[in-house]
Amino acid sequence: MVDVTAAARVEMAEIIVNECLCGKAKQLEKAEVDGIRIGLQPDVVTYNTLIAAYCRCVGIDAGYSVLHRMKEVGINPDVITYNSLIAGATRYCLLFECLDLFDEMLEMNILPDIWSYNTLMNCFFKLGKPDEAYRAFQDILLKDISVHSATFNILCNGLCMNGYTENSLMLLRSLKRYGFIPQLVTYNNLIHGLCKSGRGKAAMEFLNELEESGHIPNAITYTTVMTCCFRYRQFEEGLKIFAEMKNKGYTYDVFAYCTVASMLLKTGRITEANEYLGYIVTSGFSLDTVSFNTIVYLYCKEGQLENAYKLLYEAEKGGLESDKYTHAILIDGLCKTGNFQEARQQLNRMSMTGFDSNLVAWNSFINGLCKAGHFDHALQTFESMDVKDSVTLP
DNA sequence: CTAGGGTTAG
Repeated sequence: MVDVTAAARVEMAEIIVNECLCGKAKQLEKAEVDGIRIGLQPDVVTYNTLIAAYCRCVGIDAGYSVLHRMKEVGINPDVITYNSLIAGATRYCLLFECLDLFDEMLEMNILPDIWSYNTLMNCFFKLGKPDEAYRAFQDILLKDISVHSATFNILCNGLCMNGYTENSLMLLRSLKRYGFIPQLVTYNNLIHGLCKSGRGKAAMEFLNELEESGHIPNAITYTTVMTCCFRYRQFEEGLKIFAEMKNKGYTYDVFAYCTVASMLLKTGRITEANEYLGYIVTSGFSLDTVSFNTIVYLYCKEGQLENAYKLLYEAEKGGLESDKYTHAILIDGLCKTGNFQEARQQLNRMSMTGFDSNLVAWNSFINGLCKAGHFDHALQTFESMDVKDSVTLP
């Protein structure tokens, strides 16, 4: 494990970003440049691949800029181009972007296919709009587009995510009667959904069914089950699962590491968390916003706010976008170290970049003020807030 | 090319 002293960290930010920021997108960028140099003309497939990779690794804006680039060189986007962008927008929960892209697609006479609808449906579900998701499903049937097994998986998963666990299980049972064979992803979704809705036992029963029906659990299954353990405070059990996935030779990735590291940070096991995060930094994994957030979380827990900012500055230079978690983690960290003015500034920056309804961040701020005895300021902030929840209340 | 896992307050 690397010895991550405070001094070393300042230098490390740049290294982390240069070595680990989105290796895939960087490779693609290099591939594109190399391809052009040796005289290969990038075609629509090249650009579609780039859009998908940029959306996944960097952000939706990076995807759009590729769209503009391809239009500039006279290559017409196709249904896959738009599907990739819609998927990108869905990844970042940007419903209006999704709908705009859908409209743009229709205006350009590009016919949406099953994946366009699947993704749109998924976006509605992700944003807690099951009724509209269902309407998108009806659209599929109405337009006589042939459904894909993913359509059912998205339906089952969406119902679970929106609190309709029973309906999801019912749907699955009836789909089975019609000959639908649950896939690994179906089981993974169910385990995740059941666990999230507090039904850990039922989740584990589906883990058994998954194995009995001949499927082999993958990294996603393991990460899901591990998260389930941590949720029910079965820390050692979860760590055992992590060890198992490593020992069995399954691909274990940054997802698993971030899960473990966060649990360790939350339970005050900072040194161990440091080891896990040190490992993902030195092992050449390509890191995304969530991984960076987890490292920032570590810095905050250690009170090293300067290093947190340094890292984020470098990450942003590398094209990575902060999200609501980044802001919440920073604001909480600033409050815990008594930097209320900085926290206030961070809240402003957060609102300016479009994360104005980030309750967790505001709650952290108020909580921090209360803990430090600044009750007037806390009350004043509380009254200025438009949206509140049960955590906001003192 | 396009669905599933990971990160924040109390």
